[in-house]
Formats: sequence, structure tokens, C-alpha cells
Amino acid sequence: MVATMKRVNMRALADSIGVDRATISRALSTDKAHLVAPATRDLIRAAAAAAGYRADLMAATLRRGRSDTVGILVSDMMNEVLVRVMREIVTDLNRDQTRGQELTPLIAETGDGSGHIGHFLRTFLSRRVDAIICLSATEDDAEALQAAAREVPVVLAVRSISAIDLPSATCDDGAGGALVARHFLAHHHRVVCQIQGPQTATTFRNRAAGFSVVCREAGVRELSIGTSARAAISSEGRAVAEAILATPDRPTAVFAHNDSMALGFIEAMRHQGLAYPDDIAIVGFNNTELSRVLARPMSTVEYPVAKVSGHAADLVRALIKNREFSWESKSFDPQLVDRGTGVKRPA
Amino acid sequence: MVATMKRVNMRALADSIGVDRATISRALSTDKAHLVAPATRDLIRAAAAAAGYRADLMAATLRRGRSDTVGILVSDMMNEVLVRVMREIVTDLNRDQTRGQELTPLIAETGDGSGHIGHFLRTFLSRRVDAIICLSATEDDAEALQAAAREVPVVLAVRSISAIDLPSATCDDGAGGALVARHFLAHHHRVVCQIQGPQTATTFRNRAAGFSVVCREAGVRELSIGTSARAAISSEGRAVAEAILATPDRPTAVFAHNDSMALGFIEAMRHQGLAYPDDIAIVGFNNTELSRVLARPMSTVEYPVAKVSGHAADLVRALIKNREFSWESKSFDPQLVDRGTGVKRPA
DNA sequence: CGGATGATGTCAATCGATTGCATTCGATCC
DNA sequence: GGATCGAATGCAATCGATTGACATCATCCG
Repeated sequence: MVATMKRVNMRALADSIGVDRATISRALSTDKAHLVAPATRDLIRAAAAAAGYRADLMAATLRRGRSDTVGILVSDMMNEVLVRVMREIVTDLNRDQTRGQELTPLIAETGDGSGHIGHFLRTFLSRRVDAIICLSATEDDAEALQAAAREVPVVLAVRSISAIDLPSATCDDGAGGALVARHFLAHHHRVVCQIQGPQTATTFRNRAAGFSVVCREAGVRELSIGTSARAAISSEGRAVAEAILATPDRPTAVFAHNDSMALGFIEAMRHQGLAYPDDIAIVGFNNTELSRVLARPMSTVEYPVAKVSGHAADLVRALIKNREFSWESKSFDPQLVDRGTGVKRPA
Repeated sequence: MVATMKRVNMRALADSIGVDRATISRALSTDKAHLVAPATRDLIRAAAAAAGYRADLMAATLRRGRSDTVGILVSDMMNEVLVRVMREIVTDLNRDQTRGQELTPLIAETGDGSGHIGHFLRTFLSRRVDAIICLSATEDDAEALQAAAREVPVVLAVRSISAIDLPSATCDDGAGGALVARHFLAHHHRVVCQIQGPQTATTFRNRAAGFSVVCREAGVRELSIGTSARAAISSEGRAVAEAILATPDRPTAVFAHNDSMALGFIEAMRHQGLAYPDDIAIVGFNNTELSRVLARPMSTVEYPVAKVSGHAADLVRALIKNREFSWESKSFDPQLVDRGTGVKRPA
């Protein structure tokens, strides 16, 4: 037998105190509480607490036309960077702002296959979210996002897309690639190579381009041997790594577009009896836990999680307050975390 | 300038087709569509699609008293097991059931500090979730969960709590510990040791107990040297590991309560010039990515993610359909993934 | 042919909170 | 003392969809 308690609604509470529902609504709100006499307000608040009254936010949303809710789309909840950004956006949105404006997140994992996004966007809109944040959008999603943006503000984070112009907060991946290239330069590497992520993602294209430009300008030789992995995961990284190690003309330093693929490279090295990191220098990307907990921690590029999520949250808040807000997309510089795996082996 | 489109509501749609809102509501529903003449139904559906009509689920929820929404509490979105369970629960809840009953998840990350749970539960209840799933509840949360359970079904997953009797889906951690102990036995280890997670969590207490019982019965000597980590993370695991390695009387096999702590142990071994896994056998728990991508993959215990999440989803669905459903808590056996790091070094 | 039956639809109440407007009442001002 | 003002509160419409009760109409049966 389950003890089902019927919830108290505003009407019941009103009857029990002998005061109008309107007064209760005002007394319990943040912005209209000043319209109620202090004595009444305290009385109401006490009674509400005693009765265990809890406002029905669905009803409130219906009347207000605003739900204090933000939809968050994330492609993969196992992706450390995405999760960290998402988590920071969420805490940021809940941070007690000027006025107790709390924004509850609605999170949906879309999976990487494209085309699903439309479904989740529709669900969000049906639930009357005040805004939508899309982490890791792909170009395929442009149309669906565009449509959603006609109804509520849509903010992109981590990955922006070129087809449409939406407010975004991203990492300057080109700068990240350049950072690694210059690191290799500083350590006198003359023959380098990349393990690229799938080039369908702008993220990886930018990392690749940023790296290559610096190499070209400095006259460093960049090998291009089967450099693009089919997916940004360690097994694919290992496949690329094996192709690289199979060439007679080995690079002295390798830039992996993320830490997982870097790990694949390390495995491949070990498998071939090469010593990590002494025989071939390697630098990853993202500063994931993986890179830190390796027996020998790996140099990597730190993703500007706090800045990206902070800007995304700012955009959302500003746009909710004012749809016409003249927003600015921002891209933040990543930083190299030098753990020494990028140095050149003394000849 | 933002192109703000006003949404079409049911009234507008009704006026445009010249049919009552009630008919539209029925035509678009799954369960009452049969009450509408096929011709009218098709007409309405076509018109709705053409007008881009999307039902306001807040209004529907208000009227129905049911939101088709499930609140999910998760303590840490970086925890691989929790995320995997959560993800499977979500896809399971959305699986097109008997009748297109889709349950949208509301996800909240609670963080490990206790006491916050009440806040999230209240938010969920205010948003009128039909049920709540709590992953990784702690004993401190008992009261808050109990209160919530008076209003909607509450299901525990991954971690159940002893203070109250709620439907739950868990892993049989005692069996997991025993599994590892027997594995060590089979490989003729006679002196073993555990790196335990914080004993405030039943999960770890059960793993510890299951392991110890088997050891005791088999007459295997279990060392107890500073065996409990303050947190189930690699750095803490390493601290415990160092204490273990510092004793003159070393175990030949170590059971770490999760893979992170096992990794800490491996680091400590390397630091002391010991070869992993030859010098001391080690087995972890959870079969996380970490354990698989190690240069030398580690034996570990596979968490029955699919079974736990499947049962949790079943419980939720059944209880939403019928509050009085006579539920059954279930605990599922984990499995040993033998990658050879638990064998005894040939003397 | 009258009335029962069933298939389709319409009407209007309802869910619970919010808010513009009206009302009340005491205080203040001329 | 009557008008005016402002503070505090009540009244009632509203948000958008759902659903029980009822109306309409064709059909069918005895």
C-alpha cells in the first residue's frame, strides 16, 4: 500500500489562510513580493512552508509563457570535454543571479548520428524552453537549428557551424593546433605528423589547419600518411599510428587531435617496442583525465572549458532577457599543458 | 533583427480548419484517435503538419496531471558507470512501447556533497515528473527520497539504501567481490589485499565483505593495511597502494574497488620499479575505458549495466502505469573480465 | 414508422498559477 | 469634512490542451 498524498494547490492554501490566491502568488514570488504587506507575506510564507506547498511550474509556465528552462543538446555524454562544458554551463545558469532567476536545464543526449536533432529540438520547444544550447552541432543540423532559432534563442557551444550565423562560444582550435606546432618547433623537431580526427568536424579541420600553417611557415616538414582517423577514438588513432610507424621516414613528433587518439599512438609505439615518450614525441588535445593518469603523463592542450561555458551561459541569459540583444560569438584560446612528452630525443 | 514567429495554438488551428479543438486534440492523440472519422483525422493531421503546429506540453500536463517526464538524479556525470546506466535507462524509456508512450528524462547532476538532493527533488516535483530515478543515492538522502516517494514513484539504481524500502536495481557487489577473491584463489594466491573505496557507500562495503568472506573461508590471508581510500579516485588509490607496498609483507594480489584506484596502484608499482602486472596481480572493478586502454589491459569486473538499467526502466514504467504495482528490487551479478592481470607470478 | 444504436462532433468545465484592473480602507491634505 | 492618494488585497480573465457530457445525424431493427 502506497501512501499517496494529494498535493496542496494554491486554492487550497488560499482557503486555509483565508486570503486570495493572487496574494499568495505575489507573496511567494521574488519580483512582486513587495506588493504584499510584510505581515501578510510572512504569514503566507509560513503557511505555505507548513502545508508543504510547492508551486506547479507547469501551470505557471502556461500562464507566464516562460518556463525558466533551457534545453541542452549534447551528442555524447561520455565525452569528457562536452560533459565538463555542460556541467559548467548548468552551474553557471543556476548561479544566483541579480534576481533568483534559476534556469533549470533539460538535457538530451543526441548521439552522433545526425538527423535526430530535429526530434529533440521539437521536444524542447513543446516543453517551452526559454532557450536552447547545442553542444557539438554538426553542419547537418543547420536547418533544424535555424528553424528552432526562429522561436527561441539558440546558442552553440564547443562547435559552431558555418552554414548559419548563430551566437556561439567555442575554442580557437586553429590556435590550439598552432600552439602544438610551435611547441614542436621550439624543441627543434624538423619532421612532424598529425593524427587527425574526422575532417567532417570543423573542430578537427581547424586544429589541422592551425598546425599545418605554422609548420609550413617555419619550413618544418609535415608528413601526411593516412593522417585522418575515421573516428576520434583510441582504436582509430592506433590504426593511423601504425601506418605512421610503418613508414621508413618516421616523424620525430606527432600531434594527435585528441587524447584518446594519442593513447592509440602510445599503444602502437609500445607494440613496436618503441619507448614512450622518448622515441617519438607526442602531444594530445583536451587534457582529459586519461592524459593525466598515464604512468607517464602526456603533454596536451587544455580546452578552455570555463571560458567557453561561461560565454555560452552569458549569451543564453542575455538573449532570454532580450531577444534583440546584439550578441557576439567568441572563440577562446586553449593552452598548452607541457608535461614534457613533446621534447626531442637527444640525438 | 530576429524573425520571431508566433506559435500556432490549438484554437488557431481549429479556426483555420473549422473544426472543434476537442476534435483536434483527439485526432492528434494516439489513444483517442479512433474516435475521429478517418477522413477528418487525416485532414487535421495534414493541416497541423502544414501549419507547423506543436502541442504545448505544459498545458497538456496541467490538464492531464501527468507529464510523461521522468526525473533522473545522478551524482557525477563523469562517472562512467553512472553515465552508462543513465544513458541506457533513457533510451529504454524512449523505446517505442506498446503505445507511443514516450518518457522524456529530466536530468540533474547532484554532486557528491549530500543534502542537495532535496532541492533537486523539489524541482522535479514542481515540474510534475511522473517518477524519479535516483542513481547513486546515499544514506543521507533517505529522508528526502522518502518524502518524494509519497508523491511519485521513486526508483533507486546502482546504489540502494538500507534506511528505506524503495524499488531498486543494483549490482550484486558482494558477488563481485567474491568473484575476484575466487579468481585469486584459482590462481593460488595466498596473501591478498584490498584497496577499498570509502566505506560510507554500501557499494564498497559490499564489495569488501564479499571478497573477505571468500578469503576467510578459503583460509587465504587478507592483509589489512590502510585499506580504505578517502575517495574512489586514482590519487587516493595510489596513497593506499604506497602504504601497501611499504610493508615488508607484501600481498601477491590486490583487489581495487574500482579501476581508477587500480590505476593508482599500478602507478605506485611503477614508481617502485615493480612490473605491472607480473610482480603483483591486480584486478579492478567496472571495466571502464581506462582498464581497456592501458598498454596492458587490466582484469576487472564488468558492471551489469544493461540489466541494472533495464530493470530500473521496467520498474519506472510499471509504477507509472500503476502506483500499486507490487515491485521487486533486483540485484544483478557482475562478471569477471579476465585479462590476465590476476595470475600469480611463477615463483 | 418509432425508437434504439452507434458514429462523429461540439460544448464547456477544468487543470493551477499569474496579473491587469477594480475595490477597500485608512491616512493625508486642503 | 470631503477629496485624494497610495498601499494592500480581491476579482476574474487568461494561458492551451483535454475530456466528460451532450447533440446531431444516419442507420437499422422489429
